[in-house]
Amino acid sequence: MLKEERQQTILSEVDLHNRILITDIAEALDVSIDTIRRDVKELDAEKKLRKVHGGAISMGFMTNSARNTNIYKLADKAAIAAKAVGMLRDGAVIFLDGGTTCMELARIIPENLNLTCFTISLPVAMELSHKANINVISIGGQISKEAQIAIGANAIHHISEIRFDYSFIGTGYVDATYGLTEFDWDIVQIKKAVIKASKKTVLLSISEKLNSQHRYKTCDINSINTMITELKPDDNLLKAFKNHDIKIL
Amino acid sequence: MLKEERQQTILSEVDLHNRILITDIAEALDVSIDTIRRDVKELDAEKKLRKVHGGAISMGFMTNSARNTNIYKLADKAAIAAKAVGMLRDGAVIFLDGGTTCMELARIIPENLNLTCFTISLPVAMELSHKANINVISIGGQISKEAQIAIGANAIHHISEIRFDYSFIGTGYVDATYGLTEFDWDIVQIKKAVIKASKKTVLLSISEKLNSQHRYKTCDINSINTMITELKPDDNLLKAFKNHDIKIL
DNA sequence: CAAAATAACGCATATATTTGCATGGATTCA
DNA sequence: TGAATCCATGCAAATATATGCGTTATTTTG
Repeated sequence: MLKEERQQTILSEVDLHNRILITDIAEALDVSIDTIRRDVKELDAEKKLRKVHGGAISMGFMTNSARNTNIYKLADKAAIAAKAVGMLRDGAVIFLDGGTTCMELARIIPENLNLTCFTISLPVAMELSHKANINVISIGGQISKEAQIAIGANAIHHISEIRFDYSFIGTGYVDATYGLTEFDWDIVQIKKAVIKASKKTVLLSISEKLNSQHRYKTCDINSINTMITELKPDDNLLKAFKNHDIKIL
Repeated sequence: MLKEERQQTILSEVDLHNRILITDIAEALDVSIDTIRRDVKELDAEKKLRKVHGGAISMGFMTNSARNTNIYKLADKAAIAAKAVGMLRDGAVIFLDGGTTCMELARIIPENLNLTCFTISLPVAMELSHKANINVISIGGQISKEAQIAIGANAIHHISEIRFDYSFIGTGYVDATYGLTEFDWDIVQIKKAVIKASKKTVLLSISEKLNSQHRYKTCDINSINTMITELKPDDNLLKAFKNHDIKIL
């Protein structure tokens, strides 16, 4: 049997069953395990599959279409995410909200960090699922079509049964006196539940959202323990928040 | 024997068998291995075949199974999805499994259909969330990194509290006598729960998976109410399944 | 037609690739 | 943590490849 032929067979098996065991294939093709190992290594280098301990898995499952390229103020959001990632410690149990800023945070969480991440966001869950050392738990529920997050009583109930070390949340609007507000009532309910379930709540928000408000209130500004914007902590825009007991990064 | 004549023979052999060994051809045509080697080199330069170590491989064979961008056997899976979508009725409460075939079904569900769709798959949930008239409910749980689906006790418990009109599931392996089997124990548990929670279970499987089996058993073939493959219902390959009480589409 | 030019072929030799095995280190799982 | 499994690496044997060269067709050309 030709090497090429063998590799094609391996690819077919991976495509068909999504995953294979090195030993299974070696036995099926009647060649040594080493050979299959080398084949899989090559195919992995060619990005035709992904080698994992003991076998290989299909790329098709891993390719995420969730990575949107045109995110508003991505640079600012990346700066916020960079600050936020510095708060993460091995072994922490955290919650990640939906939204592009949290998505950015999810994206840059280091591979080697051991975390348990809960999230209501489908894209965030997909992004995190690519990281080897992160235990991802999605909170189920009715899916909000706009935000692609789980909402509703079920999700809220679930959240109420957990205790997060840190929760990283976004908000639609934030104001020093009126607190965090939203356009959407369902989302407010979810965020209330998250804040209640968190030892520490971290708000991620670009400065553009500062001093804005809307109809439904999530919480007072005091309910937030840490606020992260893309600005330097001593920026004038943040002065109004300094009076409160909030750590500003 | 003319050079041209020889090369034609090589090409037809490659087309017929998808692959050849240099040594085989040399022996068959009774010329030196060097000559065949040179011939193959030329034909490779003309892109009439692909030279590999030890032999040559048909171009068709290559492009057929080594696509890295597309989903394996997408055409077949689309055919299956098309049959499955015909079973959907307004107002139904259904379950959609993970996997590329179910993903394909999710993709082609019509916009105007009113459905309540439960799913454990993050990509499927995201796909469905784009459809206006579909109420998407994700079942939460620990996320399996390979399959990007929720697994574990929590997900299973959730599923047990629902009653689906129809569940559309895939399987790793299926055999008329051994039933549905999987590579992964966790996934078997989820599927068992789904089948138990469904009034009718519909298996989506490309014919390539027929008559294959693996370590862990999901259910007997009788637990399936409807089986959909890309084949015509009267295909010979499906004969073994006709003895059972299964509707074949 | 015949000589020259060109191409094809096979052989020998040096180089490269593939493969299985052995060893020691890493990873996983109970 | 310890046993089992998996992985990386080096090595040697087998096999495949490239190349030069001499011999033998085949074609060209005067």
